[in-house]
Amino acid sequence: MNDTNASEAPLDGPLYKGVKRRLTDALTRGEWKPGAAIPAERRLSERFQISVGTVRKAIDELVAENILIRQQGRGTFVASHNRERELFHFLHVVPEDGTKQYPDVQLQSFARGKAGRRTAEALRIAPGDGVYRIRNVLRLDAVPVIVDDIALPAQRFAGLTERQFRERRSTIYNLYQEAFGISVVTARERVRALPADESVAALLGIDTGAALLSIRRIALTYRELPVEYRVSLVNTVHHEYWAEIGG
Amino acid sequence: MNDTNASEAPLDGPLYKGVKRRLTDALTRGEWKPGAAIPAERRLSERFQISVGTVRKAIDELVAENILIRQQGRGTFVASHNRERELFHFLHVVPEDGTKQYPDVQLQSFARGKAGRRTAEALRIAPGDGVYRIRNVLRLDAVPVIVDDIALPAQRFAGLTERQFRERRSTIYNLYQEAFGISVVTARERVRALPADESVAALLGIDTGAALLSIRRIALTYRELPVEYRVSLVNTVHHEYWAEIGG
DNA sequence: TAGTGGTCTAGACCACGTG
DNA sequence: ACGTGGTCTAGACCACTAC
Repeated sequence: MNDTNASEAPLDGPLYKGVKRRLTDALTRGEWKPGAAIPAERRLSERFQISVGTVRKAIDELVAENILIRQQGRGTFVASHNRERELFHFLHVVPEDGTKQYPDVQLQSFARGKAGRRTAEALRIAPGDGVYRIRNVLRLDAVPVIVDDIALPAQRFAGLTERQFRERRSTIYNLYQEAFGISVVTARERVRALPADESVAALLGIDTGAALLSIRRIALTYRELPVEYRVSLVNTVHHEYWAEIGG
Repeated sequence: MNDTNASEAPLDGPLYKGVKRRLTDALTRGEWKPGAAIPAERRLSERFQISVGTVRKAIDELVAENILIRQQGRGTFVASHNRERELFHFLHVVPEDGTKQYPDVQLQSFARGKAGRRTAEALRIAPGDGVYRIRNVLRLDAVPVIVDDIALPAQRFAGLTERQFRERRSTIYNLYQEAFGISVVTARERVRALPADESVAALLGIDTGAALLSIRRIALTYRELPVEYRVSLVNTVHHEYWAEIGG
């Protein structure tokens, strides 16, 4: 942690981009833990031998990307995955009346298997590479609304156990972060409508063939590295998926 | 255009927020047209009697909101709605293979009516207020994929004619901008899955009851003012809705 | 009181687009 | 050659948090 300005020199391009790079490098190495404060701007400017304004510009971008969080008078902190953040940042399925609830997650199955073509492509691994497959049912307001099928690359989640999943106390992304040092910072989603198959219909208590929302999510960590592939099937009779464009 | 620093003084809060306010005021008044350049940063700083850095900070935020566009060496421009921008900014339905196409829009119907409860709420007008109702069918790659039902508040779109809609040369949002000075800058969307009814199934060439994506969009201009309510029904057999979270 | 981020300044110099 | 936005500096002062 003392030697953040080690590593090679990214001489080209603006100075602040290099600073941003060094900061995300340090984050990737786990030098500063989620929830902890990074050094003060004045200290970083001394350490890097540059002006505070340049440090601020680098931090500005990381704040805009929801990787760091500024708090006036307190410091700048590494974003962490807690219930609050999940609710307002990564869970885009909401009741139609708008009142948000914490989901109740029930583990349905846990297995280790091999990546198929589609999963391999999403996770940028080779077909046949090891993956963990988890199925969860999410209840909102005590009603089962979402079935999540999650695929995780075994290489990055070495030693993951069903127990960890079943006994985790916070969110799933918090588990990735705490147990494997993997911080999800971005997600790309593709949404379509399709009819419910029998097994999902049973879990959600709806008719086979009813219209369901399918959300295919690729979750990424720093540097656009994919760490999770997730297919969510959502009963949208009383819930909706929301998105904001621009603004 | 010479007197941008007129109007009342928003003394509280940071200076740059006041500058941002004065800039969006000028945009709302139509002082600078879409596609045109706003005055250079140095000129604005002289006009407002503040430093360039503060002007830049105000412009920074407007650029982040896709309201202004900076181009090094050329100037700073008011964002305009053209085909390119629609494609990469407001049209979130894409073929599953990822290759984007310009949609071919066919006007199905145009009428003037009164706002129902739902439309009135979305547009923040009173139930019973006048609205224009437009139905379009969008073809992607010559195949009908989307049915759009658009509601526009008659008060803001006074004198809108079917002819304008039928003969417009660029995008629909470009029409709002050119003919009514209304710039859509944000959209909030709610997505769900539902079965196709007969009339839509016929337009899209699918079976009644097939699973469709329903996108309810409220489009907003500067200052969060709603200007369009749109319900899109999408056949997602070969197309998807995409969204990005964070990053 | 001490330390943090937030705002604002005044200026130098660079990179880019245009004529 | 000129005007534009982009980067970087060095410093002052304010607003907020914590002790």
